[in-house]
Amino acid sequence: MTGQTDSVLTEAALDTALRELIGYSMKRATAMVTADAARVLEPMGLRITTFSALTVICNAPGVRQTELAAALGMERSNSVAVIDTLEKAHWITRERSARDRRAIALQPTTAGIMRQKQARLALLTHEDRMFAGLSQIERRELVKLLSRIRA
Amino acid sequence: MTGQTDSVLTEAALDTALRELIGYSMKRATAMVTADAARVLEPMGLRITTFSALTVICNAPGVRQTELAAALGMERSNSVAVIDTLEKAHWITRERSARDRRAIALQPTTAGIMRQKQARLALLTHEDRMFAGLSQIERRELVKLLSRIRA
DNA sequence: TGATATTTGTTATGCCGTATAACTATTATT
DNA sequence: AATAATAGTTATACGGCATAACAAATATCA
Repeated sequence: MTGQTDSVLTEAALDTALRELIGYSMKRATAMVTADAARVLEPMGLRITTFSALTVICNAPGVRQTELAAALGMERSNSVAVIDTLEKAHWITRERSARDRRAIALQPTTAGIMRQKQARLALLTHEDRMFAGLSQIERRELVKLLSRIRA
Repeated sequence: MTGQTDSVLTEAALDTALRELIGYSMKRATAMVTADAARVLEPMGLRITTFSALTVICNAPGVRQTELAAALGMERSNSVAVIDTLEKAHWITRERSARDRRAIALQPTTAGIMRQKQARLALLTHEDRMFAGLSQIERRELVKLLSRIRA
């Protein structure tokens, strides 16, 4: 006995009606990918947010917290805890800016740079597995289409 | 004075390095789209989750809570509050199944069906605005690419 | 048939991401 | 010099999501 036939539609993925909404497909697919990414990062002591922040800091040493938050599309206030985490792990340092003593310049440490490289490779490997069904061209096409969505 | 040149990379979107990760682009784009969808639904007393559940129930009347949760990729436990909300708004009813008294069949009310249709149209309209930069073919292409991502 | 396992809906709880308001120290404006 | 704006910070709250535990009902199988 397979059970469940209270419903009218005997089969056919129950969320078919939702699939006409692009946002729904995006959300489901993204949930899969990010959950996977989180799993990859976790053993390295990173979360998606902290990895993203670390990456920006490694690629733009001296960046300010406000710039960082804006780059990642997060609130300044929420970036504080993320940066705290990175600092406590000794992957970055906070340095008060000389010419604007309100601002703080974020600098990656050697350990931070190493950890970022390691995590980046792990993520690339994992994405390669996750997007194995898509060719390189299709992956680029996907990213390109996503980049053309505008609020 | 434009300010900020503590950083080395003078310009060039601070998150460029993250853009090599497809998941990052997916997450940012999805955040935009879902935030927008939430804004559309809010005046109708719906959130994305409740709208999704209502839609499934309207398209598969009699569906069980467990089936619903599975269809939406959420935990059974988390579906309870969502269904509570829909029930309190009188958009659905819970009916104990006769042949399995553990199970509950979810039925949409007339008001629920109307609200779903209204919300669906509002979302379609809004998606049309949000994906205006993509042709119909490109939108289908995007969804198709997303559907081919596998865990 | 009767003991045991499984399933359904449910409650409780906690974590993460996110949003807003308010505060301070500092800098910019006028 | 007075006022406004900005950078970082704290506190707080909400929504999404995950896990564990439980009662009631059903399924399994010795």
